[in-house]
Amino acid sequence: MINITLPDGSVRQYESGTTSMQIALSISEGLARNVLAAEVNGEVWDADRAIDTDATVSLLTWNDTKGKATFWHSSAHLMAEALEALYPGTKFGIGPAIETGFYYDVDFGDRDFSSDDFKQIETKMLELAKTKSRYERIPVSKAEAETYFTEKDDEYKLDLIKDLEDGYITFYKQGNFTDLCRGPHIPNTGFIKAVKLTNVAGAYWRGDESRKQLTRIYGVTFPKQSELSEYVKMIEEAKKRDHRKLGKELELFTFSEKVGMGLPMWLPKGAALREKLSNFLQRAQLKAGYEQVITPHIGHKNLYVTSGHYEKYGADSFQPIKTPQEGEEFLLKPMNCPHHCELYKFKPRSYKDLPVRFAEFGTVYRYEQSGELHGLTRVRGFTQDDAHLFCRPDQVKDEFKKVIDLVLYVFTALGFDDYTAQVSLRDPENKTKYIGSDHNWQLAEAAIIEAAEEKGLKTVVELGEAAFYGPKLDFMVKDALGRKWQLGTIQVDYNLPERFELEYTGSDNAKHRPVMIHRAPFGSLERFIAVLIEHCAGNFPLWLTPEQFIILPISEKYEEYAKKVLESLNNSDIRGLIDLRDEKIGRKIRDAEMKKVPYMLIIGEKEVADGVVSIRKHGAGDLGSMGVEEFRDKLITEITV
RNA sequence: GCCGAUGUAGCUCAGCGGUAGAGCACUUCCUUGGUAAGGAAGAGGUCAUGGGUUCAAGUCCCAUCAUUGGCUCCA
Repeated sequence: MINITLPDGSVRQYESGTTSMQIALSISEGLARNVLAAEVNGEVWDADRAIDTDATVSLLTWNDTKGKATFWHSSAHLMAEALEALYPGTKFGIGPAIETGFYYDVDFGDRDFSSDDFKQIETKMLELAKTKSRYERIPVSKAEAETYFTEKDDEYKLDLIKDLEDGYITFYKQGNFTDLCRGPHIPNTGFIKAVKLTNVAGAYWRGDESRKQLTRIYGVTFPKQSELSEYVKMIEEAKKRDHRKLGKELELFTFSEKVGMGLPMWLPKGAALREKLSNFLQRAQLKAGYEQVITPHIGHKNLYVTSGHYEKYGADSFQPIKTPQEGEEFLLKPMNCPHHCELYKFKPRSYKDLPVRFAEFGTVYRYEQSGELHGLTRVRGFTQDDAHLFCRPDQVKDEFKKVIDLVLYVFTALGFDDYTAQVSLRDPENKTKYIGSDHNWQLAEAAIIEAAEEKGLKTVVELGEAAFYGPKLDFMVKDALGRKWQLGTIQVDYNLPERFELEYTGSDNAKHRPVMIHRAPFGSLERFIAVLIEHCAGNFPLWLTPEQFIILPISEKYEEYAKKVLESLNNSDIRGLIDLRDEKIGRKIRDAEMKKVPYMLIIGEKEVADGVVSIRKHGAGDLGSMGVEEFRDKLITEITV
């Protein structure tokens, strides 16, 4: 007999060789019907794999992330089976589960493939799913594995096998399809009830540009048809909220081929929104002891040679511009920190002056590969809400915690309440990628980890994700549709102060080196606004909306009164317009609704007579009438929360 | 940068070998209308750019540019 510990802490006894499925059955039949796999001593196993020692077991269903991953990975095998049945001779690379769904990299040889073929594959997959074929785990020797795929002439699988250790290799077979696979898998294909292939793309074998490009087919599957419908609805909603579409419709920003790709231009309404956003942060920063600075858009090449960025990124950047006479080289600034270091050096600093906090909405330019540009989220020119904090080593952790507070304040004010913090550390295997001493790295990494811990942040640690000059803490927010975005960042840097030979005089009257913290709560205004647009579907918080109200006179007879109302409402905090077009009120309301204007003020005979305005709220309808003063107070209260 | 898709009026799109289409927006006129589209008329395009095939090219082929889905990259 063996002891099985379940997630609730209870221990049950089973015969050795019991499977997770049998354990599930012993609990309830309903549970057994939904079990996809099981986590056995921290490792995900097939539900029908025999357990022969004491173990901690948690049964995985569709509601567990790991259950979903198993489901999708098994779906990748099902797709492969369909592909092999439909297109004999297809060779297979890898087919993992991803955050939503799965993909399989395949080599069709000379065959053309496009999304037009999806329908056929989906149909075949569903047909194969109905056979309820078991996913059978078959341990094989390395030699057997090689023989099988040599016969199949699949060089990709052979390439994978090469790196595997004999004795730990398994095949999985369902129906007529056998694949090299570590597993685990769901019990049988019958669990897969709904299938949708989403897109095709090229992907290099093992992500290596010098190797052959395979066709990557993405798909997603569900245990219920209704879940697929929900998923499709979610995709449609995401399309509706796409910031590129809304940016155009709401006249926020635009791009021009003539100006250059990846260089966003802000239209009046977008500029107004952006202005409000930066003023908001600037106020918060002034309160937190930051000082605003301004630096030029270009910097001498030597500045970046000193900072180390030239060596690291020089070749992949916009190339230097030269002065015509002397041939001096200047670079468009790709970041603000070197400029700020020079500002720090303006005068000798005492330990009493620290921390010094320089903030700047600095526009920077980076050469991004053309294929990488995307709306406002990936551009070649953008404005960072940048600041650099120069502090004593003993202040680092405290400063770091203050920055965390500021970032969270910003997120909360803008309605992002679901976030996690990612601690990005050095890749311990590959230290040559980074600059700076081991000692400093250890100090910095410890400071970040402790600060995050003391602030009680929900964190994940990622090795190898650090910047080349220091570790960082990145904030990932989840938007209204549950999509994850990386926004704010805080980075500790012991390197630049070294390179720029920054100093302060300590209480011991000796020279010391300050530590630098880079931080940007928004990251970049462009990216942040893009995420904000999608998060709120273009319905911005009232205080950010470029046009907070619009006055809609019922006919031109009330134009004069409407103008008077506008005059008494417009001030530096509230802005609105009048719709004076020769249109009926229904039309004016419709257009204002489409433009997502928060408040519509309707003015007709009644309102003029009573000296009031009739209020209609976007998305909510008629609110009745009120005096102009009353409405103004209401707006002001609402924007100053 | 690499692979695939796309590029027709300000916007959304139809047309896919035989002399350019729709809806919305725009202009003018009529209408002065009470909570999500009042009516009529008009104007607007070297069909991304450059080559080629053809009696004839938005329509087929090639190249370039841009957009886009991925890959790789991201100070």
